[in-house]
Amino acid sequence: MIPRSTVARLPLYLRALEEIAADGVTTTSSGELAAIAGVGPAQLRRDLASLGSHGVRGVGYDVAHLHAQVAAVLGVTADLAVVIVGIGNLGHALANYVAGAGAGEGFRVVALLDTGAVVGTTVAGLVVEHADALEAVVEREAARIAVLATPADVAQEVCDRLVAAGVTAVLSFVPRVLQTPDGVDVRSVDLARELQILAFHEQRKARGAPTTTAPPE
Amino acid sequence: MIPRSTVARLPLYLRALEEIAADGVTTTSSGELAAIAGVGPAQLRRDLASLGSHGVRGVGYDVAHLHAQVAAVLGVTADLAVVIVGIGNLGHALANYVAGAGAGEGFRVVALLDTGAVVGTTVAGLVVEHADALEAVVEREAARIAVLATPADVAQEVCDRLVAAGVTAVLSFVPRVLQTPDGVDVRSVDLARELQILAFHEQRKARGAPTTTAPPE
DNA sequence: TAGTGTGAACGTTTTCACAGCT
DNA sequence: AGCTGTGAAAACGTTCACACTA
Repeated sequence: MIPRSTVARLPLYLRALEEIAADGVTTTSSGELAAIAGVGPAQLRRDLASLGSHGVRGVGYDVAHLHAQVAAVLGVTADLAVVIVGIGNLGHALANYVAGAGAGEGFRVVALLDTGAVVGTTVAGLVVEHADALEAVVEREAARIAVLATPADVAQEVCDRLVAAGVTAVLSFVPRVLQTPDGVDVRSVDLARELQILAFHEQRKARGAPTTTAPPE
Repeated sequence: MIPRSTVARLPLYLRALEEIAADGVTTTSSGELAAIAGVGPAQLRRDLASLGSHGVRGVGYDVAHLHAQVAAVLGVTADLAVVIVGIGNLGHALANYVAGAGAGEGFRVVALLDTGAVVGTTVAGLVVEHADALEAVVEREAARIAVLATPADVAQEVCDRLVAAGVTAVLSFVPRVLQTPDGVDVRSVDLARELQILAFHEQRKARGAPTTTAPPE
């Protein structure tokens, strides 16, 4: 019903709406919202129309109403329990970010897991537990969402255990393609991949630009 | 010439090839590579064909040759200078990751910048410099690529200064849409966005699954 | 026989352009 | 007059199926 690519943009609109609301604006237009979200106005209108939105022709969109609607569609109205596995520098940063307002209001970090010296210490207001208790923790918290920030060589194993314990959505920061059964969603954030994509475009600029455009001076 | 979506997958193939090479395998097939990279065999073949690859019919691809070719296309053969701005927990983690082998062999962290107490300390083998010297540092290192891990409220300003100093590619971890002139590539890693996308699918599973599929049991 | 390279079908996403509502 | 919602077109991406080659 709602296209994948639209879903991927809804968070941008949600944030744009929050930004606008913070300025005290109560009504906005596709043009204004699109500019903040970094997309085209026609695309924004189609996206919002696909979720049954009712803007007012000739006027625009009601900021508060639209925000509530987008939040409802995304399912970030109730707090979703999140377990974070791997509390190195990265996991530490992620824990603070999600526990703070960073990830929006829809998420609650309920447990941190690791196997190393950080076990027993307090991070982002939670005591780090030992990953041996992974299954118990996931079931205790009824967590469906896990963030994976472990070393690469144990990631698949940890992922398998998470899924077996009831996790159905994984956000992985590990540079490996994870194997999961149907019904489990995996999203992967991959620093190396992003840098390599940038490198490709850098190369094209360095090679192509001087021949297709006049070199600067 | 090479489609965007293909470029975005090349890093996956590069890593798959490294994984295979580590096992001592010298020849591989589209099926094997695709399985490791998590894509379909036909897609992999089309991707590789688009960059002028020459696999051998009936045999497959030469691992070492293909790796060199993909690396060359991505432009990760020479070391690219990377500046990281914002050395909090996240920036710290990113610095260690890129400085180690994490991001592959094509990148070299040449400077770390911040404004806080970390200035003067050593992180990932580099002394953190003050962001006041941003322009001087970018020019000194001839850096074209920057990683942005600052607080959100200064991100646009820092980005503007980076671009003015000569940076043409930015990898941002800040939850804001950055405004940049043409010719500057921005890639954005957005934790909140990823979690919200997962939340959407979780909601669909919770609502749709019981009615469309038989409930387990 | 095994496995690539690719024309052609298919599906998805984006963009245009304008009718229709306030 | 201004701005949304949307049919239709265009662009893009994926998948199929098979001819072709070692």
